[in-house]
This record gives sequence, C-alpha cells and structure tokens, in this order.
Amino acid sequence: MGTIAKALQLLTHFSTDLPEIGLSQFVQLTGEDKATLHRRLGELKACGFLDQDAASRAYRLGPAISRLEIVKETTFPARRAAMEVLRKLNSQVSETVHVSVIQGDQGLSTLAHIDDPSHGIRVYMDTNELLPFHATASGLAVLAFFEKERVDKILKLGLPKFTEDTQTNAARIRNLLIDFRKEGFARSKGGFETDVVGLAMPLFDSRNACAGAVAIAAPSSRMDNKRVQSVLPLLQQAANDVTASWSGRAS
Amino acid sequence: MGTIAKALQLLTHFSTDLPEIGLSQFVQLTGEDKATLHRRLGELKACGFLDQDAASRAYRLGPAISRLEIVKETTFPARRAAMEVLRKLNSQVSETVHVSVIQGDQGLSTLAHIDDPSHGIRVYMDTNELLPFHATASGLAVLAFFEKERVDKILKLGLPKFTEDTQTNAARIRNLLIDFRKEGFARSKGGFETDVVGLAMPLFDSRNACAGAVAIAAPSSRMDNKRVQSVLPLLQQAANDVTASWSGRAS
DNA sequence: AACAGTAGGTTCATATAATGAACCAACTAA
DNA sequence: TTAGTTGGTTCATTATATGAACCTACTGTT
Repeated sequence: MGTIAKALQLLTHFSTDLPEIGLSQFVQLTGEDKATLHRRLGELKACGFLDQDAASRAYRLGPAISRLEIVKETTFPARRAAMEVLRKLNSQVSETVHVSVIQGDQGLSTLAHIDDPSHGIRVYMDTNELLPFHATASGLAVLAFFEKERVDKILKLGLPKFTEDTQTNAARIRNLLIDFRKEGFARSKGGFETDVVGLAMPLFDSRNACAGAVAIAAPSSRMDNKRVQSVLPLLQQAANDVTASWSGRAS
Repeated sequence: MGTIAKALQLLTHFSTDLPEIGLSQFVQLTGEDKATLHRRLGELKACGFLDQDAASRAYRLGPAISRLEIVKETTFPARRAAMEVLRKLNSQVSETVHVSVIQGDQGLSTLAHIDDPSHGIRVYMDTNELLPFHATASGLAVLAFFEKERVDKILKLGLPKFTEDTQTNAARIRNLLIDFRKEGFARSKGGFETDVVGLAMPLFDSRNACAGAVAIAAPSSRMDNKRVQSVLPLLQQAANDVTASWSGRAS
C-alpha cells in the first residue's frame, strides 16, 4: 500500500459515532507510529480534508469534503439518481425504501430514503443511525458479497443484540450469507427493529466492489413469502438501475 | 509538498465545468509525469475517492466523498449551520442571501441559499452555477483576503465579461480589493447579473484561511448607500456566526 | 496497408520522500 | 514529586515515489 492510500485510510476511521479523533487515538486505532501519523494528518489538514479543533487539537473532517461532494452531486448526482430509483420502487411496492452505502467496517449509512406515505402502519427511518451489518437486510446483503477476510473482521467486531430476534451467532450468520449470495438478495426479520421485515440487494461501484444496498422495509404483517416473491423482481430492477447510474455498468 | 498533498491536489481539478478528467488531461493540467499521475490516480481510485469510467477510462469523483460528507454533515452540520444563519439574516434584511465556498481557482460554489420570498422583484439564484471571483461580491470578498500570488494567478486565468458592468481590468480589480480588505466587506453592482447589487463578507475556517463568503443579493433599486449601511452590521453578524459554527473561532 | 497521432498503461534504475525510536513540552491526577 | 497523559519534533535510516523510455490499442489520414 502506498503512502497516499495509507493517508486516505485514516479518513475511514471517522464515523457518526466517532466524528473527532486525536493523535493518540489514531495511534491506538492504526498501530502506526505517532510521528508518521502526525505528518499524514498534517498533510490532510493542509489540503482541507481535515480540520483541527483549536482547543482540543482533535481532528475532524474538513471543508474540502463538502466542496468535492457538491461537485460530485452537481455533475454525477448519485444521491439524486438513487432518489429517482427509490421513487419508482416506492410507487411500485408502497413500502419504505432506502439506498445505503458502506461506511468502513461500522455499517451502512443511508444515502437516500423514502418513508412510504400510503399506509397507516409503516416503517420510519432514522437517517442518522448506522445500519449494522449483522442485523439488517442491507448489511447482510453487502456482507454476502465481501471477501471472507473482511466478513471475519466485521463479525469479530461484535454482534450487538438490538431485539429478541437479532441473530448473534457468527456461524449461523455465515450460513445465511452463503444462501444470500446464491439467491442474490438478503432478508431479515425483526433483527434491528421489531416486526420489520427487510429485503435488500447489493449495489456495486465501477470497480465491481460492493458499495451498498437498496432495500425495502415493511411491517412483517404485510410481507409474507408470496409478497416477497412479487416484489423481488422490482427490487432487482431498482438495484440494476442504481448500479447503472453509479457506474455505467448494469449487473 | 509531500506525496499525500500532491495526490489530493489532483482532486481540486474537478469542477462542475470539468467533472471527468483523463490521464493525458491530467498531464496537461499538472505538467507532471504520466507514470506518476497514473499511480496517484490509481491509489485515489483504490480508496474510492475516484471512479473510473469503464469505457472512456476517464476519472471522476468517487463514492468515498459522499460517505465522508454524510459523516461530516451528520456530526458537524456546516451546511445546516450556514442555513440557520441565513434564515436569521434573511428575516432581518428580506433579500436573497447565500453562503458560498471556494472551489479551487475556479470560483465559489453555493453551499446554502435562501431566495427571499417577500418581494415581487427578487434575485433568483442558480445554485449549480459557479460564482466567478472577479464579477461577484462574494468572489471579491475572498480575493481581498487571499495572498497576492493567488490573486495574481486567478486574475490571469481570464476575466470574462458577463454584463455591461463586469469589471475586466485587473489593475482596477486589485485597487478594489485593497478597499474591500480595509473595509472588511466587498460590493458589486451588476457585474454578474444586471441590476443586482451584492454585498459580501469573507468566512474563515479553523486554519484562519478564507474559505468562502456570506452575501446579500438585492435588486439595485432596493440597495442604495443608506440601506447598505443599515444591513452591513447584520451581514457582519451573519459572517461571525457562520465562522464561529465552522471553526469555533469568531472573527 | 502503412502512417502518424492520440489515448491509457507499464518497467526499472535512480533519487527523493516517508519512517520511527528517542526526544520535548505541557497538562492532569495521585 | 512522580507517573501518566496529551500533542508535537528531530534526524539517521530505509522504503517509497519518480520519470524516461517503452508497450499496446485505437483513431483518422494518406
């Protein structure tokens, strides 16, 4: 790995749970030398990718990120594209739908979502919340397409129990992943929020790496096996549409 | 300059006008060796900061940008913070207001804006359009706080004429900047859009570098010298508020 | 078909830049 | 005082980035 990649790797440690990181904390997180990290962080800061709190001296993501995101969304509106696909999918299935992207090893962050308005009982999404890999359909969908090493690493980070139905047995999760990979989609029932059934398909970037997932979240009362079979082709189409708009390549 | 900074510098070449850049074009833009650039671009791509079009092989901004921006805006909502300040300013002055951030040497991109709803005749903003440095109050406000070398570089890039009143004389612009720096704000009249008067104050990041500007855009009929004097303290307050929310330091 | 000009991408000896153990300095708590 | 933090710096050593020359594929031209 080159110096550039090592430096950019540092940025992946930032998350909604850990928005500010000090020098020593970076030493802990990476195991690298303090002097080395200090120089890397300094360069990232000089380029505006990091900002340093004047008082605490901790680092946080800098203004260059916003600038680039504006250019990216203006010229290649991934967010808008995802939103358009979701509008279509929502109109077809009349359930809450969302597109989430991988955030390092911590989970998935929601890029775009639609809370379905047509039912009295519906699934609400907290967009600020990270979706855990092991307890959501989206998370399982991307895990199913990760290399074994990465799956191992993530499963070893801990499998918190969110509900009675959260699957916390690593071996069983691994078995699920084999099925999901074969079938091309993942499902979960009440593993993150009680009574919510999730159906998710992976999304790929232009490097053919799994970048996220598109998912349908519905009350379990409205999502029996028959309904699953009927919405799957629509979800597949949505996944293809998002992947195509992201990378020019349909899966 | 270290390798990391050199690599990140490449990203600044992307803009709304130039969203995709090929290898040879990078050679032209930077004057560096093809092999070197190829390796740097490859590393940026491997980290998800760049994406490569499968057919044309051109590079564009990648998914990592969006991921980081989501973390940044979730945990440290610069955009939202700017918007809140703008709401207050708009309620006070009842004119179109906006916050723009510097985008390399190409101009300013609008981060947040409010089109004032209270007047029949009002200034509309095209958020996708880059604000030129030499023809807008925001641009002149930041130029006034740049080092001389950077001002020279930008003025040499060309001074397109947008209206009859666009100032295209570099020497006169330089004189204006001296005044603006002294007064702490910049003004322009019809230089970008006919009959629009702009008033802008610079914004600073935590490194004390000028990062953007907050501005009021009004029809010239509503912005005489007397009105300017009355809104300036409000603009100053808004600039302080944004800068404080961005960096923890009031100017 | 041969040519010239473009593009993206690769090789390997060389030179430059990254590294890290040991070092400060400042602050906090015992 | 001491011991444990924190962020930050120095400089000899080592590893990495660099770039001239090379390859390959595709374009339109003669």
